[in-house]
Amino acid sequence: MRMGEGVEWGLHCCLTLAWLGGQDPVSTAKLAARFDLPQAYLNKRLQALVRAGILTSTPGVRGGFRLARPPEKITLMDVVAAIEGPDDAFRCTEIRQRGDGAELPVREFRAPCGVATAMRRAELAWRRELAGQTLADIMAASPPVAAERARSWYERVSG
Amino acid sequence: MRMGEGVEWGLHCCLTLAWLGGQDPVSTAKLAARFDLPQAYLNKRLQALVRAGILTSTPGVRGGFRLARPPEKITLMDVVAAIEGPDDAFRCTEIRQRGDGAELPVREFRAPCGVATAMRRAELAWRRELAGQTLADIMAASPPVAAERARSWYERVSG
DNA sequence: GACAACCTACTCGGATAAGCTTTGTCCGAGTCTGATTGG
DNA sequence: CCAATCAGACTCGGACAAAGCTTATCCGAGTAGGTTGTC
Repeated sequence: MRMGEGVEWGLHCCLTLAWLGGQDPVSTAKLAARFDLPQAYLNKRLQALVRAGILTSTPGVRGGFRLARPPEKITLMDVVAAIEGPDDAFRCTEIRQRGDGAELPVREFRAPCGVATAMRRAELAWRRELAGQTLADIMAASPPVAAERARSWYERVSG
Repeated sequence: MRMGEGVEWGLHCCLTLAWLGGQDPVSTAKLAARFDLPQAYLNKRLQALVRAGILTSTPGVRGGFRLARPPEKITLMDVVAAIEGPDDAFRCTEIRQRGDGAELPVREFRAPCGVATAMRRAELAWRRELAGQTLADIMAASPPVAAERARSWYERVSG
């Protein structure tokens, strides 16, 4: 099982936007240069965040991306769901109802699959933990220099 | 993010072996027929469970697979780790240390990446939940007919 | 000098190709079972 | 009738291809700002 890199990219970009305070939008080109990422592909991921309502995009020559709401209101679950999709990692395909073992009335399978239930329980714990942490929490746990560092970087690449 | 089907297959096969009581080994062919799965590929997955010490394989004409230890001692975490691999889903590639933003002394990055820490916390919750449930728990939560159903199936395909 | 129209450059956004993991398949080595043959 | 031997078939196990998803790239539509010409 493997999570796409887009999640890491998206989170770091959101953090950068949060540290900058959200006054003026930041373009994909600047964000890509900041982390040495492929620009076009990063843009694709940021679009996903826009569709999810986490970022807002403004076109034009001074356009770019901004946080749609304050960092306290953006959970890690939001970002992960926006980029990785809403589907569960474990997908029950109901193999218990196929093959030799399933020559039984459908009524027998009214009870949900125990395997799926157990896996879902673990995944809910994962989601709950993700939903319990916001961007602001990560910012608070970061060294205090981080905000200043982001701002000085932005002024350097803007000037 | 997507978990391979092998996890579902492995869990259902382990449950079948558990319900049968583990007297005589069950071949891949029978297990594959039970759930209508590709036989050779299922075998590949069961081999992974053998390497992890969850199953034992006996070759020969009456060979097959058996649980290596009682169901109370096999957690979902064991099965998932055996099939999906031991790596974390989220892999921090330290993009914060690359690009424009990282023209700083390495000393600045001694503190672990906050994003990675947060993601790891969620993943630990997931793993903890998986490790807290055993095959025996799933068996206990299943309808009591399940054991009898497995045995009758085994006698039908063996006879 | 001020205003308005135009043009340019830069932005997002979606449609279009490579790389890699997952899935699927095949064949070979090993082993137990059962029959066969000799005593 | 019994035991040893031999052939056979079935098992696991790892090496070998195809498919799907992730990653990466390109080009078009749209917008803001700067420029220029006119009043």
